[in-house]
Amino acid sequence: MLKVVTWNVNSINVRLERVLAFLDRWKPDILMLQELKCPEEKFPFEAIRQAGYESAVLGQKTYNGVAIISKGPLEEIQLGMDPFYEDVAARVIRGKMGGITFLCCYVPNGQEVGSEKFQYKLNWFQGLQKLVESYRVNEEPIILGGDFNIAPEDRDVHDPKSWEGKILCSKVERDHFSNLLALGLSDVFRIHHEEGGMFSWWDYRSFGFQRNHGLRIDFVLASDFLAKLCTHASIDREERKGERPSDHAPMIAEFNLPIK
DNA sequence: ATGGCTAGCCCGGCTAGA
Repeated sequence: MLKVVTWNVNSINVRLERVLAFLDRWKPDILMLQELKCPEEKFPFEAIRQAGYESAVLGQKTYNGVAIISKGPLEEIQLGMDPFYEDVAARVIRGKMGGITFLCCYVPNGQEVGSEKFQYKLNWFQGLQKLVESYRVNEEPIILGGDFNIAPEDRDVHDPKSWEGKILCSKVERDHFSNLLALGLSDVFRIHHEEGGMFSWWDYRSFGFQRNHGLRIDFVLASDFLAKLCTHASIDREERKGERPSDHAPMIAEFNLPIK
């Protein structure tokens, strides 16, 4: 059984105790993290090692930052999307384990449709698409996890009317996302859940979580043939409760595969 | 139309997130 998780922790140092407790509770093989908000030299490698995990980290001061936490050593670690997109921000890290490629990404937010940051988001996403195209997705197992900052369908949005055409929900962003899936990837959560109201992010403000004012923007995407082996997919809402939660909850996926 | 919370930065009010 292969268990893979993606989680935007919104600061690894604030969330460290939660991450360690999560590793103990779920015992994932792979945990992809986004928004570390710390440079590599301040990443808590040792605490995570003592929990029995290795860390591959692309850090950045203040903003962004991604990591892949793994039970076994990750091989062929690569930072960023070069040569498909040259980004000053720390948003992509990838590596292999047991013959499977794991790609962890933190897609830019985009701020507002039509803004400069929105254009950056679209350009960045096309770079991601080119990176994915460089793999033989339909023949080799690839698992892409992360915060995509796109709610692909209205059922992924708590109030589709008020979000219509807005950032994270605009047609052009949704088209980009479906183009990515069309390369041969499946959103494994939707294999196991058809209903709306299932979110991975809730606004900190105005009791967003208590009112379930959320969006589903965090995904585990897998090669279609691999997705057929997905036996479980869920969002751990418990992690959005209690003292000082991230505004995102972890997304968990299990595959009926031996892991070396 | 705006702010609402949270985190980081370097110490009070910004930027950024989504």
